[in-house]
Amino acid sequence: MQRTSEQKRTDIPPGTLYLLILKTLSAGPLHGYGIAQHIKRLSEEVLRIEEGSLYPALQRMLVKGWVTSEWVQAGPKRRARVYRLTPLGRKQLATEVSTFTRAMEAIMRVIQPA
Amino acid sequence: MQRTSEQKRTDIPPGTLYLLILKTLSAGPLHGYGIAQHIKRLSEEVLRIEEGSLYPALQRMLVKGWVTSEWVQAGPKRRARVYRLTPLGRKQLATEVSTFTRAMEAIMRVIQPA
DNA sequence: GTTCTTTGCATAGCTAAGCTATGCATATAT
DNA sequence: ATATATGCATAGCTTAGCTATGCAAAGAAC
Repeated sequence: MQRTSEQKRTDIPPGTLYLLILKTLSAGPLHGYGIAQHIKRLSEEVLRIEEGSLYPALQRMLVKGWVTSEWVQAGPKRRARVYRLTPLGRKQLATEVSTFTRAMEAIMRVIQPA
Repeated sequence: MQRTSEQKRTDIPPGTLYLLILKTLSAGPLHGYGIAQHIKRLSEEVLRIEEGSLYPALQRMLVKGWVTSEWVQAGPKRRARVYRLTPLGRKQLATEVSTFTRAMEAIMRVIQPA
């Protein structure tokens, strides 16, 4: 499947996926699909998380203890896996926000010298 | 060698290395060591490029045609490899700046919803 | 004058992480 | 009926940054 790019699109910048997911979950528990939709909507369609990125990332986050998950019914015959931020995940979010901000400011100093 | 982190330090965010190097070279030709110093200085010591990241990246940039290089004398018995931006590299810089800016704005919308 | 730090280049091997492609299944709209 | 949206998941690929290591000249410190 070629990246058609008939429309300009930005995949998520490497290293920011955890940050985006953690921030999304900080507003309340959500399932995978909902997380992707939320990020797409808030970013005004700029950031699109591929499923092949999202689900493995959520697995890793479970292992790291940043989130927990439980299956819920999403219809008579549908299940959805809802993820919930743990206290450790909330701490991680704070760290990632601060690291991200610091790094972005540094990059701006390089690419836009005063 | 452990990352001692007695002092907070931010390694470069993945995906931004080309951008940083291209921007640095846009001010004029420079050798590898000088590129790293320039980025460290402008970022106020926040961004530190490891040699194991820098030199391979420069090799890839040569292959991509974004830079050319030539050996110069840097002392009676010293050589330094100076890199120079090509027109293609300049185009790439513009692309990377715009992609980066667009993505960062999108991320800010997610992590700081209005 | 020897040792430490800085300047300078480079590679091998590891690992993290995102992507493409694929598969499965239900629900809704056309 | 069939296409689109909702929903989860994995295998395999590739990129790219990092650690560790090696070499070597120049300057500073003692």
